[in-house]
Amino acid sequence: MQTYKDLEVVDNKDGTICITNIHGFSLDKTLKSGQCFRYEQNGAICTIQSEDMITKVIQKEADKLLMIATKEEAINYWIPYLNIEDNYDKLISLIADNEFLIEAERFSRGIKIMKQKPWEALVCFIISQRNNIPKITSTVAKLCKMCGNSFEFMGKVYYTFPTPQELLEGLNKYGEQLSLGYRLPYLEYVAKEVINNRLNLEDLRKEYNQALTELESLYGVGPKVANCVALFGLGYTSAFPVDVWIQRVIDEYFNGCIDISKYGEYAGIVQQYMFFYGKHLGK
DNA sequence: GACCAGGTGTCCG
DNA sequence: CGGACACCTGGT
Repeated sequence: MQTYKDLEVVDNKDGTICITNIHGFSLDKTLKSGQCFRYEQNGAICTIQSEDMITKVIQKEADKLLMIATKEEAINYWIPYLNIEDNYDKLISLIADNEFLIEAERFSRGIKIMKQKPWEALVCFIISQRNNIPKITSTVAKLCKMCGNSFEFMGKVYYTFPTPQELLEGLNKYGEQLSLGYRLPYLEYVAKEVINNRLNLEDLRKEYNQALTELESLYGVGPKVANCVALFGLGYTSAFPVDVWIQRVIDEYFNGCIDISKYGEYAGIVQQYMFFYGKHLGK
């Protein structure tokens, strides 16, 4: 995977950071592509949270972002988180023989696969099963409010994402009130696995197939969620989560089966484009 | 009230 | 190993 290396980050000395020389990144599309659940958009202003971090970002122009953060936070946290520098140009030649993917790429261009924290991705995608995006978003927000810690940012109260310990305590304390349904015991299980040191998500960064096997061995984690955690939380861009939308696209435009091996480390990006475009067509 | 939404565990052949 | 089925919850 290539990256753009000419990003410029300037401290405006007023609490904001200006990021220029951005290539092929759309903040709006990236956030709306269904890979993350802790953001809100108010006009052009996007408030984004991850762990105990928060920022507000505006895309001023195609190649320019304005961000509320320190320069250190922008460089070491938010730019990698949004994965602004990844370059998917090489993908174009890999999909050149497929009309649907050409269209999907045209429509989705600007989406980057974000680099979320694996713990947060695991919890969010366990919650995602058989839920739609608004429901996932509200459930995750509720989980943070009930189990995380409150803090103030620009005159408003926000909540951190719960650590495994905090999550477990919150689940025991609030139980059904979190409206997690049958996913509650799944979350309880993974929280305990991390707390007991039987599961170390950072150790799963070594090898994709091993990571997948480990993740799928968790109670409540099947192939879909495991692939989402691998793709969005562990940086395995060859992961290919198949959900109902992707399956619909495969059935309708690929005669029911797709060979993803030729996409290699771009398979995850192909998947994201198929999802984003497929949902657009489905509506 | 039925049906569905970014699945998974369990049971059965 | 593949297919059927139940499952919490909130919205239409």
